Amino acid sequence: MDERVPTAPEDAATSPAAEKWAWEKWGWDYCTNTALRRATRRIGQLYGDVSAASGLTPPQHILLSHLKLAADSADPAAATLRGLAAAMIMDLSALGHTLKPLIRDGYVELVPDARDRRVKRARLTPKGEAKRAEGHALWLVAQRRFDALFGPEEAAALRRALAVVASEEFAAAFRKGDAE
Amino acid sequence: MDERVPTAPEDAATSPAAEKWAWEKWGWDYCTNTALRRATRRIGQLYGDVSAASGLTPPQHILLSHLKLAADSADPAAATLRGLAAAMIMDLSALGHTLKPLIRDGYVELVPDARDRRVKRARLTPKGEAKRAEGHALWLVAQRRFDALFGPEEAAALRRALAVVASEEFAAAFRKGDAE
DNA sequence: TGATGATAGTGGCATATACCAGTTTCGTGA
DNA sequence: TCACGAAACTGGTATATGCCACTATCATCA
Repeated sequence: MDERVPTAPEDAATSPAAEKWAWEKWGWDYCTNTALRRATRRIGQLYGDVSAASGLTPPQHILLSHLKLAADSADPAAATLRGLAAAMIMDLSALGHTLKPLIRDGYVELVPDARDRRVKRARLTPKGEAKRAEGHALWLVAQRRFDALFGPEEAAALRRALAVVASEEFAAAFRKGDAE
Repeated sequence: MDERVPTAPEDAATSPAAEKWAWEKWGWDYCTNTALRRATRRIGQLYGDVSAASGLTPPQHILLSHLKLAADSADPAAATLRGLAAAMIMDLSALGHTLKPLIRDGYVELVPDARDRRVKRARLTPKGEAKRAEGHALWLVAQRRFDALFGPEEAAALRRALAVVASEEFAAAFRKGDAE
C-alpha cells in the first residue's frame, strides 16, 4: 500500500495529538468530501476555460448532454424532470432552477405528459441541440487534454471510482450504516 | 488495462456513430467533470446527512477546518482571505460570500492586518472552534464509514488522485496545453 | 514626492444547489 | 364516487460559487 495518504488512525477522534498529526501530514485532502470539492472546483475552472467560448457553463453543458442522452434512451421516464434529477444525483427543485436560464434562452422546452398531467419532460430544442454540439466539441478538447495529462488509464480508473461513489448501491450501503 | 471505461476513441468528435457508442457504453461517467460533480453531490448528501446535527453545511465545516489549519500553520499568509481562497481552490469573492453567514453567526471574525491595511485575516472565534469540533466528531463518523465501505486503500488512492487533479502543478500543465 | 501599476478585498449580479411548504394530479380503497 | 394518501412539480428562501467592476492601499520608480 502506498503510504503517502494512509487512512485515519483509529484514535483520531479521541487524541488531539493524533488528529493534529493527521491534518499536518495530509492536509485538506485527508477528507473525501474536501478532496472532491477541491478537484471539482479545479476541473470546473479548467474545463470551463476551454469551453467558455460556447457561452455555456459546465453544469449547463452537462445538463444539455443529459437531455440528449435521455432523448436517445429507451426508458420513457429518462427525460422526465424527476428522472433527470435522479440521473444527475440532483435535487428535483435544483434541476428546475438550473433549467430556467436554458428555457429562457430557448435551448430547452418543457413538454407536459398527455396521460399523466403531473409529469413534464424536458426536451432539447434544435437551437439547444446545436448549442450542445458546439459545447461538445470544446469539451472534447478539454477531455483529451485531461486524459493525456493525467494518463488515459489513470483517468479511466478515476472516473470508474467516482462512478462507484456516485452509485445508488453505494449510497444505500452507506445509509444502511446509520442503523448499526 | 481495464476496458470497462476506456478513453475516448480518437474520432469521437467527427463520427456521430462513435460518439453515440461512447455515450451509450459509458454514459455520464465518461466525462471527468460530470463524474466529479455527480460524486461530489452524492458525498455531499451522505456526509451532510451524518453531520447535519451540527447545523453546519459540509462546505461550512470544511471552511472552519481550513481556518483551524491556517491558524496552526507557520505561514503567516495562510489565514488571509486570499491565502484561504487559494488553499480551497476558490474564487476570492466566493470565499467572502461563504464567510458571511459564519461571521453573522459568530463563528468567524475578520481581523485587518496592522501593517498592510489591505489584508484581512479570518479567525475562528471560541464559539466557532467549538462548532468546528462538534462538526469534526460527526465528520469522522462519515469518513470512517466511507473508508470501511469503499476500502481504506482504495479511498486513500482516490483522495490521492483527486489531490493531483486539484494541484497547482496539474492546473499549470493543463493550461500550458492551451498554447500548443 | 507624485504618477502609475499591482494587490487585497467588497459588492452586484448570475448561476448552482438544496430544503421545505404548497399545489395539482393521480391512484386506491371504502 | 368520494376521501385520502402518494407522486410530480413549483416557488420561496438560503447557501455555494464565479465573474466583473470598483475601492482602498501599497510598492515602485522617475
